[in-house]
Amino acid sequence: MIRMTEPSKITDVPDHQPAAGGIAARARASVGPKYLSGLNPEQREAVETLDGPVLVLAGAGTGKTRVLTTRIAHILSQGRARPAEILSVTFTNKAAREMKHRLGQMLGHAVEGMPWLGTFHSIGGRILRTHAELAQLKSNFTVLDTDDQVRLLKQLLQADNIDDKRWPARMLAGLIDGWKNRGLTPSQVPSGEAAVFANGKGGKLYASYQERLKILNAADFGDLLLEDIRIFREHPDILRQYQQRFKFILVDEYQDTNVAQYLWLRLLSQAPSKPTVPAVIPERIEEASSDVQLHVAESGSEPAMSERAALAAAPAGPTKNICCVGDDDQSIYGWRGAEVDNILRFDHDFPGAKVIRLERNYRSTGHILAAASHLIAHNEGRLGKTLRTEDHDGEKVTVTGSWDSEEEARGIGEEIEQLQRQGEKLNEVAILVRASYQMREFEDRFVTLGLPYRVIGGPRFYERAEIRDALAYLRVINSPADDLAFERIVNVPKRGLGDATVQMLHDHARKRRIPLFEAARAVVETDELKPKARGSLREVVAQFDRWRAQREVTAHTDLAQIVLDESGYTEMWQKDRSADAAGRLENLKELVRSMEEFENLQGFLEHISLVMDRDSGADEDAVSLMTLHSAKGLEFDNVFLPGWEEGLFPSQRTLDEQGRAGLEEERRLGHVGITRARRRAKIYFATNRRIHGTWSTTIPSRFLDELPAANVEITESKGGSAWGGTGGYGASRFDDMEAFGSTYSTPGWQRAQANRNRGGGRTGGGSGGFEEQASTFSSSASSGPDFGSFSSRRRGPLTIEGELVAKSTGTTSEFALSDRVFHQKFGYGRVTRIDGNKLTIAFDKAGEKKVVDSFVQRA
DNA sequence: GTCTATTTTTGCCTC
DNA sequence: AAAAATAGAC
Repeated sequence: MIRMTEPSKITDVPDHQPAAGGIAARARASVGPKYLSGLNPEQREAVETLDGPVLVLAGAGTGKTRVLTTRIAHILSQGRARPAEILSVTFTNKAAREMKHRLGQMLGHAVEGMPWLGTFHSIGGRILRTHAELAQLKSNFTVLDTDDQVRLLKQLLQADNIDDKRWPARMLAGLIDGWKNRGLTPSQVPSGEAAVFANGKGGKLYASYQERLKILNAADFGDLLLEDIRIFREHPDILRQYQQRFKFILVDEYQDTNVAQYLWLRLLSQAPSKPTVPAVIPERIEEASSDVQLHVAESGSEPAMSERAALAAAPAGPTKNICCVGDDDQSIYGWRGAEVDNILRFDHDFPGAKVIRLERNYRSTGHILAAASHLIAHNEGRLGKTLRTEDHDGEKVTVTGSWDSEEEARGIGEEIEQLQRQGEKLNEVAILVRASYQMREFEDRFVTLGLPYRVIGGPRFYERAEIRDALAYLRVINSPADDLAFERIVNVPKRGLGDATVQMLHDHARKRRIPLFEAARAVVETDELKPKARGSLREVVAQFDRWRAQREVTAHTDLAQIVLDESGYTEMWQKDRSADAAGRLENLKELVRSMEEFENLQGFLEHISLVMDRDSGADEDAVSLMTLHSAKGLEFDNVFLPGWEEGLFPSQRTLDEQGRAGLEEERRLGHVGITRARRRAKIYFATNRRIHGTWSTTIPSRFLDELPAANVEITESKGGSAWGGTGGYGASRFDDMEAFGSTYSTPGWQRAQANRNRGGGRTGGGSGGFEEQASTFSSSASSGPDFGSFSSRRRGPLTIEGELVAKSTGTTSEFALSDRVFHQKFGYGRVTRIDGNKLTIAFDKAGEKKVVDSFVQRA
């Protein structure tokens, strides 16, 4: 049965791609090219509706990427466009790579011919480089990351004599980022909003920040799109050029687009016939609100709406063939400017749009899908989809409570080991946390268990200090005007060029309006500096001159190696005795290696900040550990979801800042988490959690109450045996757990739980402190838990538990006084005291710590 | 003036 | 708990 949708006159051209050796019946069933076979009717419609705007609402696990890639294949094989005429944007490099990969498989050849498949930022950056002079930049401009951005703003604040205690540079960076996300240039920022920073100087600072960027020949992430938009508006001929080039536009994760991305897409998607594009002037009625908090809380999406209204009101030309794929239930980036409204109002923004829903889930079992659907049904602002599966019910989603976050980690560690014994691949196990600080406890646990794991997302490779330093050297070579890079490395390694010297260079540079590097060149010819500083500065300038000359004749990878060696940077880390020095040297090698993939230094630096991912050895069988945010788009057989507690998840900060909308976003995050699972989803909460070093009592997440009882099973924590062997450890705990279990479903059970601990709130870490002392002796050196409050709060058996745990490990140590030892985290040190199996060690770098002997080895 | 050791703040999620 | 700002030693 073929449902012919109206524009698909093309389906009956099977000879275009001869079905190689196909059985007649099979060829009949899948009329059309063979890549269409195996798609369900909705997917097929999404692939074949080529003309006009299309919105594909694709729930979790409904074959979204498949639709996108098949659509591209379809466009190409139908001869509707050449590869270079398709604009296809994603948010992450990972998604872009995945699409290229799958496309390559489908088309059977390399996809080099898809030059416009990439992230918003990389494509935006590419367009900006082509027209850099229209943004007062050179085409080799540097892309600044958040860190550079903040340092630059700090300098501006200083120049303006603004107290950066009261008005932190970070906050201004956030504001500017927000404005850029909403597509606002300095002159377009509503004056009321610009005034909230530093008593009205906010707008002016934004303007001078932009000026400064031009001088430094640099752009930040926001500029990559915002400057494009400005160029498109000011130069209709250039815009028309792109409009003509892109016959088809495809957008992945449309629910995550912000206003700037929306405007960018909107400009490009209009038919080229319209000669001019009306400029958008946002009309805003000022709310004279001086209260920052209030203002932020209120503003939400409102200004964005007026932007959109202005644009939508303008006589829009006929829109081209734009296809956006997304899921409003997976919109989780509101905090960085994403506008759910973009997807909610798609058919309004693109008149005549066809909306196609993909609701058939091919990933999860019945119970998992039901739990996720039931949870997300509590949200109000959604388009509404009903996911269905033909899979069997499978195992119920489990909810497990534990006493504290360490027990949670222990329990999960054991369950994973059990899964492993059952023959599950560790690659099919993932732990998804709300906040990255939750990862530590799991890492600690896995290190002791010897369970292989990998952290996904984590601190980005190029954000590591050693990588940024190395890049700074290369940036100064490539772009002598890059003051930020120069300042970063002028005294790294130490050359005796401290704050005073740098300050002097700044004065000189500002007076003569030249870059810092040129100022340095000039200053060494004067006698303004002391001989020592003057000498080493002269040496630095000479070195860079030499490297720049060498650049012409040396391969860029060799040059990088030479720079790192001659500058003394490699040597600096070789001399460093701290634990992670070796890793840093390894990272530097990796950096040089990765440069081989690029043609030259210029090309490398252009892409480094946009494309570089940390490559985690994916072939090795290991548990994946990541945040819920970075889990989007992935799937695993077994998913562990720890930390479902009020304040952590839903996050208190999101609630404070975004109120109801924030709660809904958190709920979507929960939905994303559960729907990552194919066969098992396991949720956890702890009663006590350590946040920033201090323990506090927590309340189970409200989301737990929103899960459907029929699909959820309450289980007991299995944590425990790790430290104390089998002896007397678990019993008291299980008492607690039974209480959890039996009262779970009754209303107000959280309150009961809270009362158990008297007052429940943030009454401090008395009991938890003891628990920490007992079980994580390894990491805590300072003592001082409040034993008094401990006993008044908890019943008897647990006191015993504490002793048992502490004593059960009391074997004699194999170490002797003044032994030289090495610790994974603290590096090298010397044993100063022995107490059973507990050692006191004076570390070379980390100071004196108490550590259990199994954590160290002989050096 | 520069480097190191103590003290203060401030933090979650990202291209 | 880590980073930044700050105070003292060379």
